[in-house]
Amino acid sequence: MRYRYDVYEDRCPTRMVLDRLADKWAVLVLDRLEDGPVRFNAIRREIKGISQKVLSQTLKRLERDGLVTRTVYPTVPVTVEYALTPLGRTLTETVSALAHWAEHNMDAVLAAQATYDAAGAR
Amino acid sequence: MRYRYDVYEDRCPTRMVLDRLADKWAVLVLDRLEDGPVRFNAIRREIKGISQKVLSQTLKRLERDGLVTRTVYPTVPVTVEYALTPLGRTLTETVSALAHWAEHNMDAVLAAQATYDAAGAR
DNA sequence: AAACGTGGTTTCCAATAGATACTAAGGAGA
DNA sequence: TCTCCTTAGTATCTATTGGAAACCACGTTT
Repeated sequence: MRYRYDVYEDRCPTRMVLDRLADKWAVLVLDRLEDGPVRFNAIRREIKGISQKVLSQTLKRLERDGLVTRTVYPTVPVTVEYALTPLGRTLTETVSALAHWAEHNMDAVLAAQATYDAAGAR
Repeated sequence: MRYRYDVYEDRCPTRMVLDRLADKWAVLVLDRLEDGPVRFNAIRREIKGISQKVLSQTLKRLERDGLVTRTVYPTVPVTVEYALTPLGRTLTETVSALAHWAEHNMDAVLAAQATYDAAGAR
């Protein structure tokens, strides 16, 4: 089965999408939204170390790509809720697997790094 | 089920791993290696637009993390072959899904971007 | 002897990432 | 009333990175 698009091609629009998706923060944000709508500062508090600017940019891109919706409730203070779109939902399984692969295989990676560094330090 | 590691934590070593894995070039390289060992310049030619420096860096990191092996054959000119390790192989399904999601959903993403940009241009 | 193919490293500049500080608008506490 | 808290961001500045291009050694072909 062939598609009109090919990530191996330069200038293919899929490259832009891959660039956004293959991003540490985007992966964590999508993973966090898997269980339902979440507010801006809730995401910010739970994804430790993310800055406001980066979170804002990441969400804006995901919204533009149709993966996330942004809903503003005129409460006081204003409430802004982010949620996955159906399109975004088709991605969560993959993204979640990527985000948590590291948790499952961290020991193996650390061991490999130690071996590599020891060999390199000859 | 709980692990000692948590990608949501700052300073957790999994963050470093996620940072390497959630990278456009790393994803493409891992996807390319799925079918068996490939030589440096073969990867370079097939992943259009990747520079030698970036490919070299990406492979070095993947090797350090124990995902890829580097084998030098003393031919003339020298042949260097890269291949997935068993650990790397546990990742290919996920990475491949991510790399090709864009190909399958590109039209939906482009449509979402057009809508978003049209609304923003008010 | 000049050019080519191998698998890189080095150099340089522009673009980006991230830390920090700031904004507005309302509510709560002193 | 004055100050501080919250919300969801934006603005500014700097350090790091990404990527293009040039360079390298080695041996072979032309």
